[in-house]
Amino acid sequence: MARKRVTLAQVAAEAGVAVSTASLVLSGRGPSVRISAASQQRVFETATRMGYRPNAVSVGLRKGHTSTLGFISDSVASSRLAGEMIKGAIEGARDRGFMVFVGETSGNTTLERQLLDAMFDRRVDGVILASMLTHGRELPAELDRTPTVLLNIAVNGDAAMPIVLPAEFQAGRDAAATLIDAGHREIHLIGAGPGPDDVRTISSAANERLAGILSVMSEKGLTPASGRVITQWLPPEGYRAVAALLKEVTPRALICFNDRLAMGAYQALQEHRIKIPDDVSIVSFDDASIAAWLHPGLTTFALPHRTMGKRAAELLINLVEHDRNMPDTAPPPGEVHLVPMPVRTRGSVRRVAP
Amino acid sequence: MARKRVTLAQVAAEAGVAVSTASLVLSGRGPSVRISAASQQRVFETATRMGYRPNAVSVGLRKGHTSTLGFISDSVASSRLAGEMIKGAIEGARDRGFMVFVGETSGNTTLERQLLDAMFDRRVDGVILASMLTHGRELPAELDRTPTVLLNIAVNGDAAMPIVLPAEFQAGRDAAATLIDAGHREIHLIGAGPGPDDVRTISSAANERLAGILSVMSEKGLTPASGRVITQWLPPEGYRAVAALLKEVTPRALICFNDRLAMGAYQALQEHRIKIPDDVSIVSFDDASIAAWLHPGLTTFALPHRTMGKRAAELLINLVEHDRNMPDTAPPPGEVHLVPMPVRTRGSVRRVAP
DNA sequence: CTGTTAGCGCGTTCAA
DNA sequence: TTGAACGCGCTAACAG
Repeated sequence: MARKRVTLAQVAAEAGVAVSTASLVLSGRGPSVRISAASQQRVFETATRMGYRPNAVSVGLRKGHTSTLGFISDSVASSRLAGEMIKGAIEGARDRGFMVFVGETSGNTTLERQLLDAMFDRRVDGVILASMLTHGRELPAELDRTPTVLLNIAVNGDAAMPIVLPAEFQAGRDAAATLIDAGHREIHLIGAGPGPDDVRTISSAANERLAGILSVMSEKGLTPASGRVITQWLPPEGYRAVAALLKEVTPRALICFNDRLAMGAYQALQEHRIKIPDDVSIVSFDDASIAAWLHPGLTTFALPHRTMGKRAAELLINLVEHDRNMPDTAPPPGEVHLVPMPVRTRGSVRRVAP
Repeated sequence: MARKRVTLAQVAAEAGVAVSTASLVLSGRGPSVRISAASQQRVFETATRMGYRPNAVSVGLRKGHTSTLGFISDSVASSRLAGEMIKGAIEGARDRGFMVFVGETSGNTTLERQLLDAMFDRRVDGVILASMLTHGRELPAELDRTPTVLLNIAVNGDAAMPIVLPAEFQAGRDAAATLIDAGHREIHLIGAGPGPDDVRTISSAANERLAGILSVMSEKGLTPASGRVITQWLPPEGYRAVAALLKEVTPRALICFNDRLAMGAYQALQEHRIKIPDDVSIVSFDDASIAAWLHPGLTTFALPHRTMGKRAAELLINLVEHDRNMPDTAPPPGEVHLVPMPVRTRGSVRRVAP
């Protein structure tokens, strides 16, 4: 039960000083209030000898803040991603001395309210609201009065708080550029396209990836050789789309809109004895675990979930410390922070003569 | 900032009673101390009208417990699994009114100490220690004095605390039985075997799965047709092992020791134009995400991470409440709780004539 | 330079 | 039946 924690009063008594003196010394403000070196020494020594650690609950009550963050995600399925965001957030928080409460709503609004209540009851200093779906949503009203960061959530209209999102548009550009730089000019799209409005999904990822791809291509005077709109981005759909494509042409370059589609593409290609990357180059998005397991490894642009989580924690703590230091000043306005999607270069792209 | 929380004192003042009265009423002990119905009514009404919620920090300071748990995992890679355990734990905790601090050590012992300190500073009522590796380890000493549950950690020798593990042995039995019940008698093992000591991995999963498989087979008077010891359970290794096997025989039934090996097996089989499940049946373990994506879907025995996490939280809260209610009594002894690994029946097994 | 005092918000005696 | 007073452990005024 660990009831045996020593209190500041015990340390003070043992060191023969008043509690306030001990408090001053241990909070590092000893020198600035010019406490005698002897006292300081004595307090420090007995504190470490007795294994003193301040009771954070008491400090929280006294100071009104707890060095604690709340993390709420609606993660339904794709849990690996949520896990990475959480870990990133925890890591970022820990680097600045914060702990984090984690909660999950499964998309249930009632549950979300309850979680927020439970967190506010425990006086968290701020909240990270994370989603796996990225599309717009309404925000609970209490959050207006609390430091908040949105993680992987695109809101409709302006938000008053920082938002962290993956740089999908830029990743689309990078994906297309990778293929073009390798000499490819006929690029087939699996998942969306070929036109800018050929998208059938609520996720903004599809739109932005497509827009990025098209922007680079048009800069080079290119348009997609073909495109397949797919609603469910899963291996069987990728398989079917590529199998259908193969009845018309033998592609040399594919952009799959995510790794699961790419997995299906691999299957279709392998059945046709088409070699990756010798016969066809493939790039994709997400860096799901299969991307590394496929043969050859899939070159893909990674969703930087961990980095995003970490960034969110950092932004939130900045906010918290801002209005801890200057409670009157308005907090800095909410900006959108785009986290780059780094390429994972594996073996699925080969340079060709143009 | 949310500084606008109403306090018990404010509610009492507004209702025209003393704080202690309000406290009594709101903690549900009004009737038992026979507070006038009028007062009760008034307190309740103003409390809800003002949106009163008790300050959990203050309650924690006063009562010495915080309805808060700590969850520490060493999760290095396989983060999906860790994520599921965490979610299970959070869910189990929430069902009983607890929140949970999550921490991650990356296997770093110093970090583990720091996290435990940070959690104890915040006066968590108990700790779940989770690992992704399942093999034995030393435990930090403080945990002796704190309610603790071990999650997916096998300790050497007896532990004084509850331990939650997947029922690997039983899953091994179930896997073999699945194939045998479908009429198979020649079963090839990919990952370990054929002998009981043919295991080359630190994880106890391999040992127990193998032991389970062998126990069922020997009950039926069978032994494995072959076995391949593999250190790294990844698709390329599975591919190689099955490719090698195919040079010797054409197998009718395979047990892969995890889904990634099975994925490699699929690749090798497909290259040889061997149909699953018509020509060969496959069962596996883990229920990784690829198991559902493979063609045909892979029948596999799922690691019940979410359930395990939930169970751990429940056991921990039992412990916490035990010594909250009877602080003198010794806590119940630590037992090992085996959580069944449920089968996910997909399309990779076909019945054959014996 | 150091000690005394007063709460932070709440639960719990103990009197009235 | 209710209210006043105390203390959980700590920090921040204010004296001394």
